[in-house]
Amino acid sequence: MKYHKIPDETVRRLPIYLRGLQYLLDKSQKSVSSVELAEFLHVSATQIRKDFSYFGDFGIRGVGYNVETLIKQTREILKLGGTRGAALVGAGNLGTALLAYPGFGTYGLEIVVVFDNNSTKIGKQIDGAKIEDIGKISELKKRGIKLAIIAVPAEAAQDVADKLVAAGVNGILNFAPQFLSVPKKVKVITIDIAMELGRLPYYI
Amino acid sequence: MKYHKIPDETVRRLPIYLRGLQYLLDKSQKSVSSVELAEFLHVSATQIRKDFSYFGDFGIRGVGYNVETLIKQTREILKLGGTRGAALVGAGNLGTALLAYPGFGTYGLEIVVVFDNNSTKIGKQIDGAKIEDIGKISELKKRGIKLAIIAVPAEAAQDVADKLVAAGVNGILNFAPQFLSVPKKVKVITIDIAMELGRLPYYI
DNA sequence: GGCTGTGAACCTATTCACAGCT
DNA sequence: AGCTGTGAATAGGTTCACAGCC
Repeated sequence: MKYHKIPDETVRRLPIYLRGLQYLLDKSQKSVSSVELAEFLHVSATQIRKDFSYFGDFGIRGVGYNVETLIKQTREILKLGGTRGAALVGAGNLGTALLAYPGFGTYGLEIVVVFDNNSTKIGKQIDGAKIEDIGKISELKKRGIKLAIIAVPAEAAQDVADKLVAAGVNGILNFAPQFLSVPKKVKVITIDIAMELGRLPYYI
Repeated sequence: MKYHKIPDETVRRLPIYLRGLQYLLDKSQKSVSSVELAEFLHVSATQIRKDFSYFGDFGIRGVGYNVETLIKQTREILKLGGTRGAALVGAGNLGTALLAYPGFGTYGLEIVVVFDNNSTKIGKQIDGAKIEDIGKISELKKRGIKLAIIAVPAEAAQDVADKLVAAGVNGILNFAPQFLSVPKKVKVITIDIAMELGRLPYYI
């Protein structure tokens, strides 16, 4: 293995690999070849080998990859060790659905606090989390919370993002249909449902 | 304008452009240059010009693009004319949140029927839509519904997809963390929240 | 023999640089 | 003069083909 700049696309695929590997582990499968994993996940075997080769020589020639080890290594690459607390901003329909979403746990994320600006919601419990006033976002710094999920309307999203950044948050999962301006050190991943939807008719 | 194969990435960006243009129209702005639109949407001006140039000569040299006309042309490219009925499968947390999501209307989609397999939910109304038994998916053919949104657990997703395809659906927006095998003529767009989440820690 | 790891070739998409139109 | 439209150059990513190791 030599030094290579790691393609963004590779990082995007790692969680897919991880899911497939986890499934194999749950089936008690010890070892897997790139071809087998490829068929399962509908990507190419070469792609899988190249992707992992950017990070090290994880496989054994003539044999394949050890499932358990590869999971560990992939999780390490993705920095998924341990559970991280995250803040959810916006306790509307989407926010509430996200609170119940089981996928967060799998990737080591736990929503530990919810913020909303609607005074009738503040103080209430939903799914075990207490809704706090959006003005208290600044307290995230004290609590050491570095990740946040934005599930507020587009108009409010930039303002919320600014507050989160000021409170020391450095990773944001944004569900608002809005580009967020943030400092370079902060990573934003936007999931824009309407936008994905908008290109569906084109293909059919 | 000459013939060019249209990059997938271009199609992916068109809804972004559309959103920006719609915003400008709402502000009663008549004309926009590629540079102005680019700053606004945080993409490059060259990119915007090249993207639109695949479809025709929409701009006026020395002037820019007419906002209203460009919206019309973009919507036409994306085949967003008129409203299409869509079926939602899964009336859980996510499904319920999607029912209330305002973005669908913008892109000409209207959820006209909801399916679930939970007998306690069947027959109930949520957000103006009646929940029907998942066994009735086959009736979509009669009703001419061609688009569907899958918001069920991963284990059930492939089965639901098969049923939808059998009922003549040719476009699926899939929220289940699962690759769906469908015939080539059917377009699937998957939005996998956990997967996006899984690569966030890597970048921070 | 079988499967990984990887340089080289290929393909796709973005950016540059400027010709062409208003 | 100003801004679009586009061939050419560049960058980014995937696939091929095979050497290297178990």
